[in-house]
Amino acid sequence: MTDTAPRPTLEAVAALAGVSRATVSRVVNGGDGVREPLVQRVRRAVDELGYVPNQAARSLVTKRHDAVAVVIAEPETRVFADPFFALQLRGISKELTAQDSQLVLLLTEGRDDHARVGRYLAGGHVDGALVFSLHLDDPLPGLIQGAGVPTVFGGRPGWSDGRGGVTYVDSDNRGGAREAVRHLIGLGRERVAHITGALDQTSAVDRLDGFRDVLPDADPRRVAEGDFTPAGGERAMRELLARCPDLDAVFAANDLTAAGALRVLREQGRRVPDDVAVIGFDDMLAVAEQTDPPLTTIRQDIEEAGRLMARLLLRRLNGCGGGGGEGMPTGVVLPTTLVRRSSA
Amino acid sequence: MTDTAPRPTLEAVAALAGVSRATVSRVVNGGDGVREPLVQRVRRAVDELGYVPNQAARSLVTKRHDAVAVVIAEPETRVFADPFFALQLRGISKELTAQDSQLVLLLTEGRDDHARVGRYLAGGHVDGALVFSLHLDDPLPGLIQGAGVPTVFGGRPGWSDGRGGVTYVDSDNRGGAREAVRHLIGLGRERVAHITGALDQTSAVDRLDGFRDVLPDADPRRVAEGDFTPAGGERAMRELLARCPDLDAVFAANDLTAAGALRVLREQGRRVPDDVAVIGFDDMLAVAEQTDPPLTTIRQDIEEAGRLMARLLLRRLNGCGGGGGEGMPTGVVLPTTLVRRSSA
DNA sequence: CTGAGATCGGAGAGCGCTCTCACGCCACTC
DNA sequence: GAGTGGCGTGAGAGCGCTCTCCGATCTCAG
Repeated sequence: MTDTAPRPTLEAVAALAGVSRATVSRVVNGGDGVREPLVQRVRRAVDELGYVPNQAARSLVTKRHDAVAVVIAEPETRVFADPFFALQLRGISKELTAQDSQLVLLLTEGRDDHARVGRYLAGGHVDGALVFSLHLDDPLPGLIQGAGVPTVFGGRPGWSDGRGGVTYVDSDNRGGAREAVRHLIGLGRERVAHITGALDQTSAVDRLDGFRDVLPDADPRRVAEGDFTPAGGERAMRELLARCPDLDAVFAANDLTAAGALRVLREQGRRVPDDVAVIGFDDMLAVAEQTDPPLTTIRQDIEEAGRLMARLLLRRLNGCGGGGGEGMPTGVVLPTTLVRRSSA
Repeated sequence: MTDTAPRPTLEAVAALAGVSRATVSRVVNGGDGVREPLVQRVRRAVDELGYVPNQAARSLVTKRHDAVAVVIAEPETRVFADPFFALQLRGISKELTAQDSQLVLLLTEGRDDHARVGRYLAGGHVDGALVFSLHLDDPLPGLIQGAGVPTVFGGRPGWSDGRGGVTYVDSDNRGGAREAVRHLIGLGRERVAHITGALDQTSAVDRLDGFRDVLPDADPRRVAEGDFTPAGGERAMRELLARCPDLDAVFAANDLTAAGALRVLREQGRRVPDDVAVIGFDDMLAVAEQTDPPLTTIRQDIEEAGRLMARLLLRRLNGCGGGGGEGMPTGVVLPTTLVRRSSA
């Protein structure tokens, strides 16, 4: 098979069907305003030739690309430890597919890549962008906003508080955290500790805030800083145990952290949940179901969040031209649910 | 900000720099054959205007897209349980980025999507494809081969045995399995059992073959079929324990399976590794490090595999036109390594 | 100082498509 | 039976870029 088999063009289809290019174009793009018999003839010609429109030529004139960039900043952190992004990607993919858009994946790693991504987005290769940027001080969101590309963020960007105009989809980290802590209190626990996530991420900050919402007067020594990893969880748990040997419950910022904490508790002879109740966050199945005991945790519907992000973006692209504001929600917060297993 | 800010074109840059379009084009594409002072002037104009080439226009004439599709079939299965694809994507992304190619992600879910993907690939929107298709009976690989798009497969496609011409990158599943079993034997174990993966996937078949390479005469009752999930691992482990209560070692087809097996063993009062040694496969960190005891397992360098896939594809795209054959490896098998923790 | 050879820069023709216009043809009205 | 809409169709002009000529310029030997 020579790879020089030239793809059929509109012209070729038109010739075969005995009509003009314009008519073929009309049929290919929906067929409005073309009489039925002609539509049939064109369709047949398209099939016969195996014609597929050349997207490049089309974009050149329409200035639409039917493609959306998904930018994931600093994959090293969380992406690869949990199915978080995979699930979200799946949701995004489903929604984009349903609307005939392509998904261009941009993984960035460090500062150099930011410029590259900024340039790419500014270059108008895609119609819009879905951006995951976990860190508060990440310059990427700013860059992207500057590029003038319609964007929806996954997770609340760190600087979104004051200003409006930023569209994002986030889980109800704060509400979920409140629910977790209240659950522990409902179990009769009186000395609840918290292991935070990496506090340069809004999700960690929000979860800490949720903890404080419920326990505003908690001894500050009952809060230890973690980093969303099992190792961080272990370290923080040791600290907590040293500082407050009498604690009877731990709310960990995520399941990985909880797994680390669980190990330290066992090692130090504390029974879970009898002596110390433990609750996680995320409902990362591969972890939460495997720990001993299985982890009670807060679940977020990640796939739905992804789907929603895509839907929001596409609505903006198709619907209102660029007016923005009007009718575009600024932030959408998805509910979380408590999943009871055995650890609390 | 109105979204109608027209992007600068080559023409505009040329005008500002006081040269012709052709010269700007040359500078933008490497600058060969243009005198230094002019190059400088053009560069300055490009910067000043923030010019970015219009990829659509470029593709239209060059017939290159600088984009590669990554097709992941049936994500529900494994993708979301482990960081397997995430890591591979990262490797792919790194390599593509380095060569200025974009990554177009195609997630498929069920048969309908196959047609869509086939059409997309045949449509010549991308220069090549990297395809992950786990299942032996998946029609997708055939479809894609038929589309005439240069393709590299991730994992050995089920039907690649006889025919040549299929390029793929795979881990040494069979060799890794042999190493795992030999390790158990080296520990003095004499009744080694195996829990397979989902046998409609080549990786599972290869691992089983590796087991049999070392233990060709093993009692067939010491092999139980799993499905790469913890639940499958539990079920298979119970079966094995019922059939062969005297087994002293288990080689599980992956870490998730091993985790399930571990749970059943503990539940039935077998000590690991004293009574029964357990070894997994994949070195899925979130699992292998968290189990009790931590899992001894076989590691594969997934990220490197991804990078290699991309490199192979790009080499084919850039290098030899379409001759294929010549110098193109058909299958590349990456080595695995044994990671010793406590379970064996 | 001239001419040959080498090199650099510019004009222009498309790539395959969409979309605006203008025209032709029909049904229908008076 | 001629006039008048209105719908369907085709012609043609680009979208922004690359790349092939070909003419202009520069260099250097004779």
